[in-house]
Amino acid sequence: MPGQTKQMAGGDQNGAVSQRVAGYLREAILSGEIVPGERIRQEDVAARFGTSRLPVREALRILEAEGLTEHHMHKGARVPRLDRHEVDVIYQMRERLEPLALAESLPHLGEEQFRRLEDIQARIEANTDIAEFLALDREFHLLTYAGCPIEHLSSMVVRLWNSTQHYRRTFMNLSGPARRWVVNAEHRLILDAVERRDAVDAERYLSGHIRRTRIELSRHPEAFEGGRV
Amino acid sequence: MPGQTKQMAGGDQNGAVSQRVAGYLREAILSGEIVPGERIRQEDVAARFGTSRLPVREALRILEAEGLTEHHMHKGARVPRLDRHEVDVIYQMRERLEPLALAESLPHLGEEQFRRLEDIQARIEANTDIAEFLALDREFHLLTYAGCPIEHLSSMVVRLWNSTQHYRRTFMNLSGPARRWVVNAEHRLILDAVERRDAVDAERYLSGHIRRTRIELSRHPEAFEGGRV
DNA sequence: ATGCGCCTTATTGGATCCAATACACCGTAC
DNA sequence: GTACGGTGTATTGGATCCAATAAGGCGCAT
Repeated sequence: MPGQTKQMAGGDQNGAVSQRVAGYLREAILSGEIVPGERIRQEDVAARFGTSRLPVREALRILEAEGLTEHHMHKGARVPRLDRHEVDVIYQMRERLEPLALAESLPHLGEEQFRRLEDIQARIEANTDIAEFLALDREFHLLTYAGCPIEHLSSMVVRLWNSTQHYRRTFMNLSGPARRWVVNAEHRLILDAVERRDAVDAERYLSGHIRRTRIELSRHPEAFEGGRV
Repeated sequence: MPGQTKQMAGGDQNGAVSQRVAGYLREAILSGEIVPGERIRQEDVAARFGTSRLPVREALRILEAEGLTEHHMHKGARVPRLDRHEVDVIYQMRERLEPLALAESLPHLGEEQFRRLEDIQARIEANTDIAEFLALDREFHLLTYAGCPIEHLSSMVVRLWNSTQHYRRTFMNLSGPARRWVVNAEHRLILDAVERRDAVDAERYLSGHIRRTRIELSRHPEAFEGGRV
């Protein structure tokens, strides 16, 4: 499971167009270009790709099953809004699943990944831009899971990340840089345990890291008010 | 989240036909009518429903995103085979997520659900048929999660159950009834904790129950050999 | 001025058809 | 008799079109 968001459906390939459309929409939702509550019109997306509505419809089915859109008969697709408790529980799901993904990944990571993780973390520490931080943070974590051979687990982890991406961004925009040192310290502890191939330590640091983020996020109810259309 | 398998996609409704087709295929896969490795031809399914291929294609996209089918460009859909380690990890995922679903569900369960759970467990104890046991066992567990208000968590739990259903059935067919008393004892302990609304006990008993099943299942490599087409 | 009902338009669901791709079978050659 | 290549068929991906549904706007009445 590479650092970049990969198509997560079970097969490696549906129709090329529907996969590309699904990928585009997934990225648009994750980047905030399409915000919670916003409708997605099949005709608009089809026009943007110079394609017919059919691959767009298939793409929307995929995203719906991934939890990134919700559908109502004859009403079209919309990006769902999550409330604070829903996001809190999704973070608890991450708290429980990601350490398992990390443990499954560790045996399959090598020096090449360790070097890339060191580089990413150094760039996180040097960074001052929120959007870049979000991208690097995601890349850091997903790369530690990249060695996990279980597609079900990998795809669920990515799905949980995708579901909460909007709220992570909103939360980061609300917070100042004051807590960056905590994130960096935790990342360094995780990275150290990964390089030592100490699954017990790595799982514990990671679980604590996600839990701390979850609790900080839940202290910002205003992160759940935006995105209204 | 009712005991019956419910359509799990984010929206409550796509086109009625594609939802019905997805539901039918899901049931066919869960019941073993379509086994791992078997191909699913769009034309065959369309003919069975007296419909065109389009809702069938949409249904297949949904199932693929649920992990129940895998797809290759121009090759059609197939139910994937899982190996012993993949099933083992999926059970570990269940071990971690289902206690969370149970904890989220508990505050919303009432006397009506408790009565139904008692009835289901009594029928499990009186039962001697494997297929019926599988159905009742699933109904028992999913009913304890029925009060969980977080759709992401509920749908992931059902998805994990669906992914391993074939191997549970194969395993039950291989085992004798000798271990039934263990299942019943664990169910009774879970039920007692649920009725006392003791989330800590309920989570612990449930986690142990799933873990024991996982370990017993992993001791039967022959459960992973069947289903070859 | 506001509310309700009706009509029209926008959007989606499904059918049909055509193009493309993959696989299987048959024929020929060695 | 076996292997390889070519062709045809089966199946899927996407385009187009029609039917159905929902929502919004407009007009009329109170």
